[in-house]
Amino acid sequence: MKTHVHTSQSQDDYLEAILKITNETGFCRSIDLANHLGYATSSVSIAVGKLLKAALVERGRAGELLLTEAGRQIAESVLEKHQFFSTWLTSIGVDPEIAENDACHMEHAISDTSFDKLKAHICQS
Amino acid sequence: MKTHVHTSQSQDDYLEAILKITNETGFCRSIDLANHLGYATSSVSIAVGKLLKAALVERGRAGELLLTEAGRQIAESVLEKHQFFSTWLTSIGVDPEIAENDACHMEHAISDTSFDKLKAHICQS
DNA sequence: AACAATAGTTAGTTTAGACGAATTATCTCA
DNA sequence: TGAGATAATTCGTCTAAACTAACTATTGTT
Repeated sequence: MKTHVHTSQSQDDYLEAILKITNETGFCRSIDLANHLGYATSSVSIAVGKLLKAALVERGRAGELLLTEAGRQIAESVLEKHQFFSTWLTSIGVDPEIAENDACHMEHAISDTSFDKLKAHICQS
Repeated sequence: MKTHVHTSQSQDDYLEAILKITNETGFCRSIDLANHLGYATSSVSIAVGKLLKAALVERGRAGELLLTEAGRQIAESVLEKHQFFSTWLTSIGVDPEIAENDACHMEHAISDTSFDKLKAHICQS
């Protein structure tokens, strides 16, 4: 419900990927991001530079990427929306692969406000 | 359920606006698009040129913008999604202004496949 | 028919975000 | 420790989509 700093859809994708990769493997380097997102390392390098500048990400002692508090809030919000939409669309009969793909887009499209209402509404039906 | 030609989010917005304006006033010129979308007429001119080239739009005798069959299908699909999300979010307690705004984004995020399932699911609950 | 108002186009600029190629830096291990 | 592998960065390019400013074309009124 916090008001986030303005981030682009692309930046949100990077933050979400950092969170996911870190959750899965314990750490996240630029190369992991590049593999996960299917981007060139040069693109990741530039994008990470912007996230560092925006204080959404910082570098750990070993050079790994760490989410700052602000970055983590965004990442968790996006990831939660993603998981919600993926699961929910699947539950109403959408092919899981399509649901997963749509979730990648819908995670960026819904506001926190609407998402909260939606969760509440779905959970009690 | 048809497989549309590939269009960008921006192009979909133009097509949707042409449909909406035409429905409301009977015709649509570039200037009407510019006013509706809040863009400079130069931007509209370029964008319309691309839609003409893609055969999603054509010019009527008086120079007005007309949707081709392909353009109309996209426009109607997007507009239907917009109206659905706007109405539905409002109905579950989201502030109408926020619902309207979210609908502008969600209309681009959901596939026809998921949207059909969603409509079916919502309508019978 | 002329002229002002309205509409549309063209040209050049900007920004975001991707790319590949080339370079630099860092690891790892024999 | 030094060489090859791996990772990261820098540089220049591309595209989409917006912008402003300047220009052209069309309309419509007297």
